[in-house]
Amino acid sequence: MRALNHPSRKSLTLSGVLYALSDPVRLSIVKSIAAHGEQSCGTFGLSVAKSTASHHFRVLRETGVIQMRAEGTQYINSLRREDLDSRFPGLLDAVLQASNPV
Amino acid sequence: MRALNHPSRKSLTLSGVLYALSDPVRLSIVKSIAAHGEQSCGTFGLSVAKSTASHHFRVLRETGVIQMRAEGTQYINSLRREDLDSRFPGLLDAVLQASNPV
DNA sequence: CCTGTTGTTCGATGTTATTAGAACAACAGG
DNA sequence: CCTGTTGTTCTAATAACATCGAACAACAGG
Repeated sequence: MRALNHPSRKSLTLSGVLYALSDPVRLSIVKSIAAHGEQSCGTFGLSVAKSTASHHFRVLRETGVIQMRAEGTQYINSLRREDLDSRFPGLLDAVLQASNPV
Repeated sequence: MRALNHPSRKSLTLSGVLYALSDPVRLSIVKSIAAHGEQSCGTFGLSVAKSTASHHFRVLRETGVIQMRAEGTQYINSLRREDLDSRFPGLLDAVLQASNPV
């Protein structure tokens, strides 16, 4: 439970990010963080099992969309805005603007 | 070979478009059209079988990313720029800018 | 310690994607 | 007509994904 692999900014791929964002559950996670700021995994009200949610958080983390840090018994999730904007300027904003409000 | 289903502008979905663009083969098709204008299917130099290429063109068409029209024995592919820009402003440009040059 | 909270990992399952070969369809040009 | 070009459709095999339940791990607080 300790090893959180975050890819470096350089190793982010466009295909990977697009793939991560193409899932509705993951997109809703990203939208929620963008709207409400960083949150722990349990606060998203996802209608999937814990293990499924964990899988989606992992995909978002391993593709470089989000960052997770441990805090007590929970994990705080935040967007990697600077990294995403640096590698793919305008992409995150376009996706957030295109998606319906949370 | 005659029925080409193109979704209406309204029925384009963000998840669908992101999914379509998340595949490297399909992304290369989109990049090529964006760079060189409309092209027939055979001009992309794709390193996949004909049937595989046809599959990818279909995904791009059915998610609303490209438009295909018959012309003689071949199909001419073009981007649905206006529709994409209307529904997801800035998204296509961000994707094209983020990807490496063709 | 013991218990509850939080989230991960493992194993399994069902669905969807990707890929390719073979056969087919539409058309153009001798 | 016959042939070659272009691309689709069908069928099938492999790979990848999403999903869940159960078990586990880390931690906080009695």
